[in-house]
Amino acid sequence: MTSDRSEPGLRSETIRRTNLSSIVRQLHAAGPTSRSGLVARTGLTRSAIRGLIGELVTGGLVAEGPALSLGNPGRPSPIVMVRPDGAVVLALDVEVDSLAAALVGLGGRVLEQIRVERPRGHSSVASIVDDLAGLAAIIRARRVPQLEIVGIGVAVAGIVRRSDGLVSMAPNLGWIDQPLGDHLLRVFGDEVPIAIANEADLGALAETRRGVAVGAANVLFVSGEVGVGGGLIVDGRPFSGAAGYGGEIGHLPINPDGGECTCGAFGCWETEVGAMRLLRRAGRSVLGGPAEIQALLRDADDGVASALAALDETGRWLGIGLAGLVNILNPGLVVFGGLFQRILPYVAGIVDAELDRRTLPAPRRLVRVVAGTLGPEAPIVGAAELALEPILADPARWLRGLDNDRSGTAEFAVRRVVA
Amino acid sequence: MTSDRSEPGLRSETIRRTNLSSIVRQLHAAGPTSRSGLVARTGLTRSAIRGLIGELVTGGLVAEGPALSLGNPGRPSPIVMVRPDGAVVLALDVEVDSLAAALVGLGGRVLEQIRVERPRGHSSVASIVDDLAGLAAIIRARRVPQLEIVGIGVAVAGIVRRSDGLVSMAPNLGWIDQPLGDHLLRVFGDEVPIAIANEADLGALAETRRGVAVGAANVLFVSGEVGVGGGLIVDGRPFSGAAGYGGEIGHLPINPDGGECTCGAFGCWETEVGAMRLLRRAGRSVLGGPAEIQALLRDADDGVASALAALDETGRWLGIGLAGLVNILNPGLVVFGGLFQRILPYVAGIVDAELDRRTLPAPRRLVRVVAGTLGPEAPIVGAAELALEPILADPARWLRGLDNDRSGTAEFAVRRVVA
DNA sequence: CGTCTTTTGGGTAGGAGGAACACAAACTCC
DNA sequence: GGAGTTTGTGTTCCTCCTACCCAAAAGACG
Repeated sequence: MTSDRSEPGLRSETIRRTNLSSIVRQLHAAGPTSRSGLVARTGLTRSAIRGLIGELVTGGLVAEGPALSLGNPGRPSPIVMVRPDGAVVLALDVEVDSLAAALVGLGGRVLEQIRVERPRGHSSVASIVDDLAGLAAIIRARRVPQLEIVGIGVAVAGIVRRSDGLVSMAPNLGWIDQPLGDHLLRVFGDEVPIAIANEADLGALAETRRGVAVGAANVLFVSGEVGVGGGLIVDGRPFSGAAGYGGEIGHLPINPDGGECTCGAFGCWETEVGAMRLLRRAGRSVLGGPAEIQALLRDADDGVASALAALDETGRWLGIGLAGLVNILNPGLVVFGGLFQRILPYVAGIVDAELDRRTLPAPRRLVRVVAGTLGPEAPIVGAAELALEPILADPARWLRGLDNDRSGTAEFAVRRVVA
Repeated sequence: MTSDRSEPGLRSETIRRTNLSSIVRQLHAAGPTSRSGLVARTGLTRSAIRGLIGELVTGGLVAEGPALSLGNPGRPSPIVMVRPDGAVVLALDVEVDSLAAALVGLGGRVLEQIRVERPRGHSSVASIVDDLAGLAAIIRARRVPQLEIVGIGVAVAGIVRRSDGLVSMAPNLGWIDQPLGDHLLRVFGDEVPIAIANEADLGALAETRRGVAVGAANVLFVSGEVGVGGGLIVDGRPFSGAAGYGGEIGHLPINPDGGECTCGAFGCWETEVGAMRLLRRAGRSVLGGPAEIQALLRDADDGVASALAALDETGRWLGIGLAGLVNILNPGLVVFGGLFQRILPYVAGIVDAELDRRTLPAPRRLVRVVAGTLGPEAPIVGAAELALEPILADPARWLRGLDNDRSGTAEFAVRRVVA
């Protein structure tokens, strides 16, 4: 339709959209901020801030609280905060062992949440999407009057195409080339944008916005469970490659003589550091799931040699692969999620030692390895952040009582109308 | 000084800066464009474009040519082009085997160029910078009257800190923690911004702006010589990690049983695919340099078994490592530079085969592997692009006859004044 | 060859939006 | 309680793009 614009020109309205977005982003990320704080943050004048805040308050996205004095001289500045019910999104999470749904408001407040265990194994996309719809209905019913949902974000333990939510591969769900996006459209309709992404990519986003990595610009999130996923934040923004397939660090070839991977190749990193290999190294049932891991860590606490040796070996391979990733990506922070988060205390020493040995000095000095703070909720928190992204990017569209045109919110959205 | 602004607010002037930048970027990247073409590209109105072009013409950055009619009905639109002498930068290149300097104008026109062989081996930073100054003087003297230089870009075969041009490590130059930026400031002064980056990062930029990868948004440039460097373009922008150390793909751990690398670790990718290993595999002198490689390729053309086998084995390892990188980074295009560019015809088959076997299906379908087109000049072309970046980002500062404040062009610049 | 249609440049009026400035309000400090 | 400081309020001004009208320059057509 429109000739592709290499460099979109800016018009006068763009500037207001951007400034509204700056304010809402700030409030969303850092919580309530005084009006004068916003002036300092944005560099705009008090007059401009006043006008912008006024528009947001009128539209119901933010609220102004009383001015509280901090003991400084000068007139106190009123506190501005987002209204959690100003914009509410539905976050969904498809994990290997569980399904979850949550209602999350602007500012990151979790209003309602539900998680159910799921038998490990293969289920059809249709049945899982129906289960998700059931969970969504349950949490929506808890709120009367019902909240209007302005977006849906979905985390899934598989490789997802950004443009339409096709799940190219999800070995632990048994999916290959399954149109998750289409099924979600069928069940949830196309009234609001639906965004789907890989759980590790969303875990990275979550830890950067709400977890240990707040404030860090370049973050590598390494999430281990049955498979190993990775998410990368570059200059504060999620990196996902040309089609959304980026971050599949589990399939880094690290041991050409290694065992076969679920992806069909040999010697992938995840064959060395995945949960199953850890359990096998410790002489435990590889199908035990989280409970078996728990038992292994208890053994380690008790000093059982086989458990400690298994953790050591896994930690060594973790360090080797991580060294390569640090050399390539030069992150300021590496965040361990999932299984890796739980075993970090047991393997931190050996991981550091391998990093010392194998990472180039310059990136080595810069990087820190820490455990995530969001635990198993990281993906769904990230899914909520993803769903909120359109509101953060252009708050004016979500102001109430204005003639809002919400079409074209497609940046993160599954296609809404087939053209 | 200024409180750090998380989200900089936009003012009215920002929009003009951005629009001027859009136009100059378009003309720089795509060459002469009709005025109406710019209207289509940017989405701005004819009136706005007229005003912007007028300002750029007055300032001497661009020129308007005669309107040429293409056989379409309607009034012909004048052609707008950058003036190569409108803004000239000095590009420098410190390679293992050579030093080079070039004067490059806006639009990418190389006005003058010189390259001299350099004995492989270790030289002090001071002497190399003095040599560069000599080359710069030679090419500057070729132009009378002398062109004013508005920026300096430097490509170096080592790991560079973006903030100040400290070369953390350059094994093939024998440098460790050498303050290249300081020496350049000593010789070239601090009148114009100096930007320093790794040769492979700049090769990636060059191939994306001027080579095979024009138009591609996500590009992985893989450059092999003695060492192996990588450069990544994400959404059209160079990716360089938290401190500029990103892209060191040569030090991906790939073979646990591999040999020792110049970085001190074992089994790095570059120990398997570097020039020396290739020569050793073919039974040739590892210190022969480019000539020896040339002889090896001639042998391969003649069907010499040892040469073909050496190329095959190198190609196999190339494919293995590349598979991991494709899984992690999901590029749309992989560009081979340097040695790899020359051997690609000999190893394309086996590289593809390894990619087929080891890359996940989704990213595999998306990626193409091609040879670069800029050859050994890629790094210096990238250095020029880097030096031109401040002009592209804010052309208004470089308009002549206006009260321009060029301070604060520090995004890519070595620190100019110690605060 | 003149007229019509199409596309584009030129010029002016208008609108959107932030900056600058003056003033008032609210707080601390002495 | 007055001085000093910080911040909200309101008005005016400046910047920059859009909208619109007209003229110019090309092809199309009789």
